[in-house]
Amino acid sequence: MNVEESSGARPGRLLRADAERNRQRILAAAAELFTERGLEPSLDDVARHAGVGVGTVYRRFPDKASLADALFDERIDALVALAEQAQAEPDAWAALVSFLERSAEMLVSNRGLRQILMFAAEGHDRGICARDRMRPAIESLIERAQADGQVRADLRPTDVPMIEFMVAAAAEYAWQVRPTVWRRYLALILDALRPASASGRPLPEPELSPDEMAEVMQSNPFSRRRASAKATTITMD
Amino acid sequence: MNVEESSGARPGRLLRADAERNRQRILAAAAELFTERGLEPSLDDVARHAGVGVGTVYRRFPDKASLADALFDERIDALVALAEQAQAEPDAWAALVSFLERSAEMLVSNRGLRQILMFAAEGHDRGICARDRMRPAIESLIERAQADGQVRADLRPTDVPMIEFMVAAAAEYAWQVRPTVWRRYLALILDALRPASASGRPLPEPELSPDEMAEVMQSNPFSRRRASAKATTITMD
DNA sequence: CCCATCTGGAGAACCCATCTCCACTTAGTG
DNA sequence: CACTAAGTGGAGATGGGTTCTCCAGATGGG
Repeated sequence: MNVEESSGARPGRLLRADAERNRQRILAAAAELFTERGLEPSLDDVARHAGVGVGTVYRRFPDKASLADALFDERIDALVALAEQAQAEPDAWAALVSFLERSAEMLVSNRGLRQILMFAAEGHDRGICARDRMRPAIESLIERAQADGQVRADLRPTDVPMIEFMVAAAAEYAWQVRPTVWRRYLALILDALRPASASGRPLPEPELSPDEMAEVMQSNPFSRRRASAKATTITMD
Repeated sequence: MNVEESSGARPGRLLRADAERNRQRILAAAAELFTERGLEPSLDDVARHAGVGVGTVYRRFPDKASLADALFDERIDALVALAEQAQAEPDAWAALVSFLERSAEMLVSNRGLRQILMFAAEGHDRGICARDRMRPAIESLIERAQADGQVRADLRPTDVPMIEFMVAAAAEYAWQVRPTVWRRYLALILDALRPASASGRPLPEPELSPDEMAEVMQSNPFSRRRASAKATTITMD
């Protein structure tokens, strides 16, 4: 019978042709807005940009998070794939550099993706999952480069997301004036990773543990206001 | 006679004793809030925290900017002084490190100061002025260190604020979990500044010019919404 | 003792995002 | 073609926030 559910994610695809068309228009509009301006645009903005009514957006996506999830899952997969592909690189240093450059490129050119990966949403924690998925690959990239003596011994896996965070922050800061200066600062930091750069003293302050890294993300939510465990208000219309 | 004006800045100090006392309470409360949480707290928050009525705050300070100005002028002077004092250091490298460490320390422990220095307010551009004042000192710190062969040749003056920005961003990000990790990343970047770190290729992307740096600050205003050239609505009460 | 000065804080005016609702349109089936 | 379930738009209710005004009443200081 009428089992269209309406639970956030994938309906049953038994959508009427025009409805499905509108769904695609909404996704396309949201992709554009979220990529350029981060998760800040309201669903009303998305509706206007898609040329549909607000109601249509809310009927299809209960909240911004489910829209963002639908949009960024594929991008996150691509990012995780990047870490794994980099391992194939024969040279250990080149592998690490390749990963850092390409992932920074992705984060920098997509503000929404950056926010999802660096900050945790209220309940949904896409970012933390993504980090978990990338961790093994990143660990092995670092270990190999260190074993080969190509990277300073005190570099730790959680330094990678922190470096990405700093570079992405610089990129966002200078974006309007010079969308590419971030490469200068990524290059600078890459230089710092080589063994020759390590000054006498080891780095002060121990690195963040993976758990601490997750905490950091959670302590920086982007869902603005009140939590209100309303969870999944199943509006069976 | 009654020339108390009420123009944002310094009244004529002909304030009644209790009024002056309240003014101080407001400044103290604002200092606390702005230091901890940046310029985000509303003037109502300040009033509550100071234990006075909102009206009292608005009578004394027409808007948040004038309150912030009154508060941070002294901190900004201290920061500029830091750059100048660092020059006294005999060793050129130690001088640069001293400045970067101490200024980062200041920015990191004071979110309001950071916002004023990194982002330009609507009309008020305290941050840009401050940068201008520091520029000569920073230029000479870098030139001297480069002349002594203690710093890589491709480091440029505008890299300094950008580095401070990145470190401060990292500090703010991880603040709740580990208020001191930023030292790890500042140390990393400092290592990158040494001549030994410079890899074969020079840094990609030219640095930002001082004018571009000012533009960057202006393109990142913190005054939330509408501009509306209301300028200085002189409410002569 | 008196009044100019100053106060508190309720509330008006505003802005913004979220989400609902229902009269209307439309797809697509029989 | 006609008919009905599915889908639509968008005005407006709701709720949350900030800014700023206003004035009856308190107060200090001459």
